[in-house]
Amino acid sequence: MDKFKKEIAVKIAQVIKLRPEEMESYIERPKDISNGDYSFPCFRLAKELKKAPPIIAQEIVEKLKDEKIECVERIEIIGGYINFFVNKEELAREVLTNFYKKDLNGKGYGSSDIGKGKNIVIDYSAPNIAKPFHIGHLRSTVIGAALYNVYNYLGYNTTGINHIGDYGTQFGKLIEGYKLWGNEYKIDEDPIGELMKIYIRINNLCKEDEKVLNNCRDNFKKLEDGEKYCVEIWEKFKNVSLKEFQKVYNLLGSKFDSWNGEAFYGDKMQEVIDILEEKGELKSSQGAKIVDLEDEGINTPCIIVKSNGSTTYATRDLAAILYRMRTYDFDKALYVTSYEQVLHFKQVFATAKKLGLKEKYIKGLQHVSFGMVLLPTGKMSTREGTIVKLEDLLNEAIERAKKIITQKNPNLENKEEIAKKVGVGAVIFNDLSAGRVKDEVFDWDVILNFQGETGPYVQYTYVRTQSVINKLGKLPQITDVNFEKLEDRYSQEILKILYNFGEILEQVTVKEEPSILSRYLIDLAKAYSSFYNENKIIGETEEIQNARAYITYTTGKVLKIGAELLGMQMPDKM
RNA sequence: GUUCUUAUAGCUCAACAGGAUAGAGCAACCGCCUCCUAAGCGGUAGAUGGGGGUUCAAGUCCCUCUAGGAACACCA
Repeated sequence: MDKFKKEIAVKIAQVIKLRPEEMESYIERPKDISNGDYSFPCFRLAKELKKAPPIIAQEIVEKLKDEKIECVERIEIIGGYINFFVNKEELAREVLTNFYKKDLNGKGYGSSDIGKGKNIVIDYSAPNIAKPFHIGHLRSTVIGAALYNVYNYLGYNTTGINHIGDYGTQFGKLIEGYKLWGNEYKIDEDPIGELMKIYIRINNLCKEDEKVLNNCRDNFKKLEDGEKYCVEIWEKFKNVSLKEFQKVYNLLGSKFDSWNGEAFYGDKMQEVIDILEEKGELKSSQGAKIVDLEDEGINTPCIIVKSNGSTTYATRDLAAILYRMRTYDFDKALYVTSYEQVLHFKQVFATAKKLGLKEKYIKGLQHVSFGMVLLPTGKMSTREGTIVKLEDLLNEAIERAKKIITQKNPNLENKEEIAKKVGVGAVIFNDLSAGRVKDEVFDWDVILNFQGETGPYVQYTYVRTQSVINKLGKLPQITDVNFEKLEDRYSQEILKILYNFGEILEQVTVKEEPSILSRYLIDLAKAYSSFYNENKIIGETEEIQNARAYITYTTGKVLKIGAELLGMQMPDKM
């Protein structure tokens, strides 16, 4: 991937007789650019060679004099480090011609085929039916989508599944509430809102009265058994909910390849039970059927069948694993949910092992967990009614974006459309800009901030690149670029960042961490903004103008590609 | 109670799977629009929770303490 690093590694490896691959892992990129582009710390060789690191460095550099490294223009020794400076013109040539080739055949800079022949299944978003789509669902939706896009871009065959929460005791509760008070609520007018009220009310009743709770559980059992009354209500609730969710997905631009939710596995769970039974893994305990996982280091058993005969979330997830294995032959199956569910997935994966799945599938199961969205007052709860609806957040974001546009650029056409891209972009980017594990305290002013390291900043920088190209009136040609004109520090900074794009995308998949890409885009936007500020692009000599215009074009393209991989849309003006 | 997780500047986050002088944004203060969009650029000030250990080298690994968050059998 990193051509320069490889070149350096090969040469050093020759000199000190080490495997080039091993060498490559020792070479690092200094934080401080004054220490070069690549560096080899000699400390680790000290013990083996019984010499001081600076002396080793000295000797290696001595030997390297005979082995010219093409891309390196200068080598420096500082302490035990050997620092390599890549030829500036060479960097510009490498990045821009590479970009040009990909751009020309429409593949997109940074794309690759390393994922060719590999199947990735990503389970994300998965809201619960009959409950509002609130800001807690945003992270799963947005992280899942970003991973989906990046995997796809790297050549993986990717399937996105919205494993809708449309089954379980929660439905038994809703059915019970509907039975008791259905006619008191105007469900047709505001389905989700009214159903939520019913849900809150029935939950309170359940807390007081164990009998009601048991009725609810029985309702779910009846639903599983296909009793007509329950099934009809279930379908009705499901339909109104999906319609409501779709509004949010339209705003976010979310798409899924499969909408097979929990209910889809209603008739596929018996097989799970049978296999476990057959393998002697199923035990009776307190009237329920469980799988003991002590031997896997998990001291909470996995409940497969509840004491009233109905199934659990885990049973459905196990059935889903079998189904996805057969349907998609997955190399990786990712579950994007909050970390509240770590134990659940540990149990499910451990139980899947006991189902006797092939190693490949077991290894592919992976829980991609993320921190929770908390309100300043604490955890959100549908039951308590303390939630912020995602639709409200997005609409507020769009409103604020529109206000700013009216203020800064009153003559802009399509204000609505651009406000939508900017507002929604801000929300998406905000959610993807911190590492997954971090909890997030919801704050309107933070999410809807459009300044500094934000989505709109990335968009704004892109808009500037487009503005330059527009003013220029024509796209620069790579053949007109004199790479020597890009040796200044601002251009070099951009080029270095552009050079890393492919590796960054790979890192996103290795760590299942979209924030790596968000931060990258910020870095790129910053580097370009400085460049833009310090340099004139149009009106310099033709040679300089061409070179700077081309780097502008490239930067714009990469910003757009990256932002779209994150699920944002890029306006051309704002 | 057990297990997991987090702790970096006033606030929100970085630090390439141990490397060199810990980087940004917000907030504060100071500068920059006769010039390709100032949603911008430049500058000043400010930080690794406490204590041990491993290592040539620790924000990063190990132990421990403290403080938050989470999960812990019929919710999903």
